Amino acid sequence: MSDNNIVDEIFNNILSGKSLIKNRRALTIDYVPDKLQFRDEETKTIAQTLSVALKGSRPSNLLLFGKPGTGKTAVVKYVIDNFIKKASKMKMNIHVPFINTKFANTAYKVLFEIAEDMQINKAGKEYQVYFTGLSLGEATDRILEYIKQQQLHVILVLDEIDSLVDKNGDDILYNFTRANERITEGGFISLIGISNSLTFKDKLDPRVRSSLSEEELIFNPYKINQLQKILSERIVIAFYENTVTDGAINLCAAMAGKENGDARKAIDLLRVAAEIAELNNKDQVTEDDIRSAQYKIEKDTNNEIIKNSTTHTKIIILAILKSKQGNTGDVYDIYSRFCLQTENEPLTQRRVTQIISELDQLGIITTNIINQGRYGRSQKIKLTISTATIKEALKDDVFISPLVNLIDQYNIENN
DNA sequence: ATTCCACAGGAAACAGTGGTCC
DNA sequence: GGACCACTGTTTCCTGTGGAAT
Repeated sequence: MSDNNIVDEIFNNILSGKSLIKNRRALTIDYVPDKLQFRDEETKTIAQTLSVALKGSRPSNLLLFGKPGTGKTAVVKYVIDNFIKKASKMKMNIHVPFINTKFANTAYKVLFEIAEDMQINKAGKEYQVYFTGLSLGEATDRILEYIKQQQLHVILVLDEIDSLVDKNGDDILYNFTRANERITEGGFISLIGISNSLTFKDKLDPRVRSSLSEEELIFNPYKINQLQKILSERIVIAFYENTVTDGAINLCAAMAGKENGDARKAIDLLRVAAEIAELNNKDQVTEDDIRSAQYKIEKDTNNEIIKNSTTHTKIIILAILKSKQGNTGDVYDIYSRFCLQTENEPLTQRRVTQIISELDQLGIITTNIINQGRYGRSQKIKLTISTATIKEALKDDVFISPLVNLIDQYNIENN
C-alpha cells in the first residue's frame, strides 16, 4: 500500500467515522462546569470571604491547598465567574487578575501579567509596566498607584503560588499583602493563593504567613467513587448517549484514583481514550481504549520532555542508560566522556546533580539515596522509561544520534 | 568514638542576553 | 549609547549526611 493510500484511509476514517464526542471543550482543562460536585463547602467559604471583603471594602486573603486535580482552580474560577457577573450588574469596580505563576514564573512576570490583565498598560505612560526594563519596586509602585487612583477592588489570584515562592522567594507576596497600607483610600487588594503543596506555608516569612493565611482551605483528593460520579456527569455533557461503557468509566476512575485522586487526569484519560476509539471507528469507548490512552499519554509526555531537553540533559540521560552501577559518580564519568566525544564542554558535577534531580521530578528517572558507609553516600539512579522511547526521542538530534549509535553497539556487545 | 568517603544540595556570585530609560 | 534592570543557566564554595572502617 502506498503512503497516499494510508493517508487517504486515515482521513476518510476520521471524517466519515462516527463521532463519539459532542462537546470537546468539556474535556479540556479550562472548562468550568455549571455545577461543581463534592466542593460545596469550599465554594461557600470562598464566596463568603470575598463577599464580606467587598461589602466592607477591605481586603481579605485566602490560601487554598490541595494536590493537583482536586478542583482548587475550578472552584476559584467558578466563584469568580459568578462574582464578576454579579459585580458588573451592581456596577462595582472589581478586577480579578488570574495569574498562573507556573508560566509567569518570576516576580516581574507576575507584575507584568497583572498590568496586562487589568489593562493598566493601556491606561497611560505613567502607569505602564513594560515587558522588561523597570525595577521590581517601580513596577509594583505603578500598579499600586493605578489601583489607588482608580479606587479599584482587586482580587489577585495566584495559581501554583508554591512554585513562584520556591523559585523567587516571598518578596512579591510581602509587597502585595502590605500594599493595602499604602493604598489608604479607595481601592484594595485581596489575595487568593492556590498551592499544590501543603508545606508551602513553612517557606514564608512569618509576616507574610500571618496575613496571607487569614483563611485556609484544604482540598482533599477525590475518592474513586467520587471520580466515577464526576466522570459520569462530564460524560453527559461531553459525549453522545451510550458511547462510554461503565467498565471504561470505572477503570478510568480507578487509574486516576491511584494517582492522588486527580480528576483532571481522569478527564484527560477519557478524552484521549475517546480519540483512540474514534480513530478506530468504534461505537463505544471501552476499557481497552482507556489502557491504550494511559500508554499513549505516558509515551507522548516522555517523548516531548526528552525532545525538548538541552543537549547536556540528553547526554546525561544517555549516560544513565549506559551506566552499569547507576550512581552519581559513575554517571558523571560517563557523561564527561560523552561530552568529549561530542565536543561539548562538560558541566560541573554540581550542575549535573541538579539536572538529575530535575529529571527525577519529571518522572523520567527514579533516584534512591544509598549509604555505602566507608565508600560514601550516593544516589542509585534508574530510568523509568524504555530505551526505545529514548532512541525514538533522540533520533532526529544530529548532535546526539552518534552517541545513540554508540549505545546500540554497547548493548550488542553486552548481549 | 572517631574518621572518612562520595556525594547532596543550599547560597551566593557571575556571565550573557535582551529589554527600557534618559 | 551608556546606565540600569531582570532572567536564565551556570560555577564556586560550602556544610551536612550516615554508615562502614578503623
